[in-house]
Amino acid sequence: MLDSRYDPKKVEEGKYQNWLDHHYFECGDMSKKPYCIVIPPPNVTGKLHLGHAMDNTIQDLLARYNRLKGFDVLWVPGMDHAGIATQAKVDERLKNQGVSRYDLGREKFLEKAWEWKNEYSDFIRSQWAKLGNSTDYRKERFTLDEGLSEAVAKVFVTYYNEGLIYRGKRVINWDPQAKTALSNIEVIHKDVEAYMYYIRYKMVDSDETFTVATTRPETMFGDVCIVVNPNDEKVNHLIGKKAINPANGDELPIIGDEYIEIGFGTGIMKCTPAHDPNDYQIALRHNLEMPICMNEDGTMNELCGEFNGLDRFECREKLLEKYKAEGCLDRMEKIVHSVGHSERTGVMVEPYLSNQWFVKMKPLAEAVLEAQQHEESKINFYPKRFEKTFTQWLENIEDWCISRQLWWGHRIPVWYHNETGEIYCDVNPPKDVENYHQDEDVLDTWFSSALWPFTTLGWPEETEDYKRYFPTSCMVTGYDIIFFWVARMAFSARHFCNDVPFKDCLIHGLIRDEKGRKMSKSLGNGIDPIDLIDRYGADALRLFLSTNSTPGLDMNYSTEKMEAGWNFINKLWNASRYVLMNCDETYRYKKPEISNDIDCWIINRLNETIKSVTTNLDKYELAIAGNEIISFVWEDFCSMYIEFTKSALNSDNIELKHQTLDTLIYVLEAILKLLHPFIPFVTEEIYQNIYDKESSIMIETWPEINDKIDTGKAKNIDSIIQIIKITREIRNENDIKPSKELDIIVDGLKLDESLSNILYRMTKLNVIDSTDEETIVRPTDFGKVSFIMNQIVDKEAELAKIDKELERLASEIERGEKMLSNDKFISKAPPAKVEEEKNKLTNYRNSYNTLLEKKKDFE
RNA sequence: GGAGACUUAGCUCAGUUGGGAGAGCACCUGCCUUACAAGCAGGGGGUCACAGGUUCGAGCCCUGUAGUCUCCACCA
Repeated sequence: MLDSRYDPKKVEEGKYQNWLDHHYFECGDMSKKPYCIVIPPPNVTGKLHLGHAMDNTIQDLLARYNRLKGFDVLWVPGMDHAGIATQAKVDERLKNQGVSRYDLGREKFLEKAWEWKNEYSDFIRSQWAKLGNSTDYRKERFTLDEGLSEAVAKVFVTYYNEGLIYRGKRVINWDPQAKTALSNIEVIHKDVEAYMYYIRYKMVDSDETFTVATTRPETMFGDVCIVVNPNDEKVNHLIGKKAINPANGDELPIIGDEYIEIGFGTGIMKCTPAHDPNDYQIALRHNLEMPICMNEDGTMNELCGEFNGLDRFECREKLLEKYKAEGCLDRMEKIVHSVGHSERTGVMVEPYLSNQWFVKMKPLAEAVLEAQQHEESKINFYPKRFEKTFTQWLENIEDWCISRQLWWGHRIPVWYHNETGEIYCDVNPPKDVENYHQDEDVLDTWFSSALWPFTTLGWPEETEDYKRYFPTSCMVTGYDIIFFWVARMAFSARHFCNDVPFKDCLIHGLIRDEKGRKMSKSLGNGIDPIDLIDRYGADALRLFLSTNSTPGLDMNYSTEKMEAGWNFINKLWNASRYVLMNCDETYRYKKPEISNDIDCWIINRLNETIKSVTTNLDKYELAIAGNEIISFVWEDFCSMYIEFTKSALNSDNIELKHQTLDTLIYVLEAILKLLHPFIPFVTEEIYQNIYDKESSIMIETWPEINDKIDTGKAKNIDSIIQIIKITREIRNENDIKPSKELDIIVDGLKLDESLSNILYRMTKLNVIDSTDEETIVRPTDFGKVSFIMNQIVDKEAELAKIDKELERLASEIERGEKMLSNDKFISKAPPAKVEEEKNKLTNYRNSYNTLLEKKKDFE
């Protein structure tokens, strides 16, 4: 017997281990069709947050749904080494212990990083278990695993040999804290308040001066020239002359380049090739020097004279003081401008000239764009609009900087000859490795993540898993990493597997706090999913996460909705309790023979629900599907059907009782299966209470439609429900106690004994054939019901009610008549719609006449 | 500058091929009815941001306006 109150802790305890023990999450039934999802690997930087919980809930829901539908489901778990992010965490931990990574050296540092990884991966696995993730742990992968690392090297070497990877000097985004390059999308632009400094330059051989604006005066030690537009009449006379750099007294040639926009600012720009990507392009065109004036950690270098060794921002202040003193700071202006910050360390990114490895993106992107044009070779995005986000980025793509000056990651498989400097690029080191040294850098984390859907399945080996499960069925991820990840998986799979990495891509939004703000550490508004599980249970959390959002839109966390989720599960729990407490020892479940009206009705409603839930789940409309089941359970099954069954279960008719129990269990079981993908723990618990502890809903099959029912009988119950609702309304309006019996006459509906019993049971109604008493009347779809008036007090109120209703019906009739007398409506609207309107009009007219007649009676 | 999303009940949000606006919470009334009082029954409450247009018919399609937000690209 179940307790009267649903207790998630009790329900969930031991379930996950039991599923693992029975190998229910494991794939490999070759008699079934494959279905595969690969998890977006969480970073091993910390614990999972609510966003992961949502992402994982959706995937688990799809996995469990497809398992019930008879697919051989493989959901691959795994984690990401998360280069910069993890290295930063380990650095921080070391710093707290008073050690720097340079003290340790590369080898020792990596040991520490692996320790960190093992610690957090254990934690993450425990979170997966709490959420109920049905992943196949035999297949778990980590991006730095041996196999995956080999695949990464192979990919690098292949690109290199194909000329798709090159090494070059470029102005890249430099993170001075992590001391590494970043790719464009790892830079977050934020509006910050700053000053625009207008600095006065003197000419070398005249007294003429001009001003140049800059936000970063400290980079002036790297200036090589002054640039103006040769077509700018105002300033082009300067071309060929020289000016003095106020920072260091160097003579700067003034050159012409059409990059300078005429009329913008002073029309004169300083050129710092090593510290600005646009300046770098100008320097390339004019074959200029590219001096670097900063160190890797953001301090100034020996080019900066007295400022050597100062931090870049300190240098800026000091330099400005100097300018003020010398009178060459013309003015400064407060501005708000957008400045790049490192996604991981948060520090201001410095555009910085350095030697890096790049992937040539154009050909790779074009292959994806081409494939995306054909139905059979495209990725289907849900919702569709994200396909545009994806393709537009690929259309405007720039080369991808893949080298990172870190230790934690896949080391670049390139060796340089100690003497000749000759490059050796291969999966394995050169034979005479003692004559070479390996590139110090590692690859961008996303370089390995880009291969995730196929390397996890064993690629580049032609493994059984790869052959069977690739391309995968569906990728579930947030819109925030379409560029980082989805696009990169797409071109990697296209290039190396000549296929899509996944057929469908389901994009969800982000989860925000109750006020709609992004959850972040600085705001301290993050919510730990484990806290929620402890308070409400994993099922309530999953239900909340899966039924409260529209695909692709953000969702706010809501305590109210968490509670509503718990309430629903408690409702389901108690409905099950009702069913189970009525099963005594004499009862043996068998598939029900549906013959009576109420059973036909509930099965009919169940059929409709199964149909709708299935189509919506197939379209990834999880919220619609979930709410459909919830409303079926609450409204139809609990509020109506269970109440209907009470008279049968309380009767002495054993056969009727057993028949009703059969139907109750049949419907409950279907409900449990429909809900299992959403709330796996509690559905398993109830299922095992119906059958036995050794059974499992996980190896059940998705409910099917029962077409052996009499829909005419189901319709009778719709009529009964109408009478019940009308009666309740009348009772409430006239303040008649539910326990007080009422006599009614029902026209237009044949009521046999069992239907009359239901009416009595539900509303204490005695059905009589006729009366001489005065009555009040309510029209219905099938005819009318008349209540014996002397039991009901307020005649005046009733008359007012009738008048109000007549008025409403009159306007409905007017609307219907207007519509149906419109020739265009008749000719253009679908015939079914016209028919529907005709029926409605007839009904309204009947109701109107019924009430009008009644009103005359009263008067 | 480019792209996209959002604006519906007091609050948070659903509303998928255009055919009479829904849920949860809150509010009001009445109920301990033998599964559930974290429950049951009933009720009030919306010119679907605004203005046009297409259509027999628009919350839904088109155009524009206003406000909110996100992403991308950024000129010293």
